[in-house]
Amino acid sequence: MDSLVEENYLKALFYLSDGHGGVNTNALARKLDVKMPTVTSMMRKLAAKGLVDYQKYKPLGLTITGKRKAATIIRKHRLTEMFLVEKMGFGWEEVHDIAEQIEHVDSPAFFRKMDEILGHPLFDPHGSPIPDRDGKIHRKAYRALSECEQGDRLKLMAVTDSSNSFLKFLNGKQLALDTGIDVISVESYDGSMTVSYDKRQEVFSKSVCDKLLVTKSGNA
Amino acid sequence: MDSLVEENYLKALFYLSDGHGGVNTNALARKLDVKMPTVTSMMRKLAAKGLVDYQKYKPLGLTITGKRKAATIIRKHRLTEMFLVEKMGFGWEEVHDIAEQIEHVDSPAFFRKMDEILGHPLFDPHGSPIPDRDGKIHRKAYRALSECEQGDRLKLMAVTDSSNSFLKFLNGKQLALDTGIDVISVESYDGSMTVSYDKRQEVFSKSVCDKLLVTKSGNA
DNA sequence: TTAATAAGTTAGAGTTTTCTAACAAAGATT
DNA sequence: AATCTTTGTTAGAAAACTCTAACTTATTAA
Repeated sequence: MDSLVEENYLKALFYLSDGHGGVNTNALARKLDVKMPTVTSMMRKLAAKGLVDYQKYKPLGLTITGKRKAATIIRKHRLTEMFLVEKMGFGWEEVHDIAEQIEHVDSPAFFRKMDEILGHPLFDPHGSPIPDRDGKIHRKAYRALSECEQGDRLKLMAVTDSSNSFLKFLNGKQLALDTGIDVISVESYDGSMTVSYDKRQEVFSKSVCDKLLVTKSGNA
Repeated sequence: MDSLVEENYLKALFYLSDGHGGVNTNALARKLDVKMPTVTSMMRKLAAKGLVDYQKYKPLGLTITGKRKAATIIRKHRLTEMFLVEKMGFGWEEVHDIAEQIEHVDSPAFFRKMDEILGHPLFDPHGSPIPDRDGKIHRKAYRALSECEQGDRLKLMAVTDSSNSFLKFLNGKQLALDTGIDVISVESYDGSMTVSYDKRQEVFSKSVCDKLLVTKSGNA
């Protein structure tokens, strides 16, 4: 059994090492809002448990076991978010903090039931993939809206920023997952884009477009 | 904010002082599976927070504030149990351990939503009353089956033992909450009772009948 | 009512997770 | 290459919760 604190370290390591291999002590400390020595001592502990690869002054990484454990926690988090939105009527901007707590519940039966009730979903309400029970993640190749061009017809699949403020911003713009988006024009000066969806037309800054992940759905 | 551990002390104190006023350090230690000195030091801490009345060598009790906090936790526990049974399809013998964890989730919105979805239930799946948001408990005057007489027509409203083994026993006997029960005869020698329900006839020992709470529903 | 037993407390220590202060290694800059 | 800065580590200590051992108060029983 791992403590709640240990679970949070695994999760943070998993997110930070997504794609690019090694993680800095520094980055991990910032992410978890603790000081560096705290991270170092926890790394030694998790290394002793066989969950983390740790060598002095080298970048940090999860072992296979650690990765599988982290994915399980993330699976529980994302299933919970999905359940809260789909079955309890929460808005997608409200569910993160609740899921952050429920993800630590120790009850395979509980999450198995959620999964069943939801019909074994592959993505959470923010469009992020839900790892399967073995910790495998089935990624889709999404692209950032900011990489798309005038005339592209797209569909919003995920966001890379699940902060409250960003999700509220999207809600304010009536922009939900699965919405079809057409790129009207791209301002080459600052990368901002004019797009239309649901009979609306909006201008999004580059920093917003970076955070919106889309798939192509044919050309105009 | 109280820690998870503190919450468990409040809850245990609440249960043990139900009705009869004061609680022993000893009983509380046994209930929480800790040693007596651990209880003493926690009592001093909770007293400093104004949640417990503590005087050396005197019986323990909750303050008004402590009682309200405890009731809130119990409310969250019982709402969760109800939700797991009614909305997720769990059996009532499976839900206690899960609720024991979810009761500590800090999110008024989450439990408000549960309450709404359940239609503001007054009793949990074991028949225990659910405190309202102010910590008030609306008790019903149930009687133990063992206090009833031959010919009584009753309805099972609650059980006083929510242990896994007892609930499994009841499941095995196909005896669920809200089941109508007729008392066929009472064995005066040992207090065991012959009862019928749902076209079944069963003999229950006195110790079982003590744990089944019923209301009258007219005479035979 | 005095001795024996049970219940409760104090003192001191261990574990987990965190911190600050001081030091060491790596990487960047001239 | 020598220095400066950033990054990472060690050492030692604090808070929360728990323990054991030793002591005190309360209760029971002779």
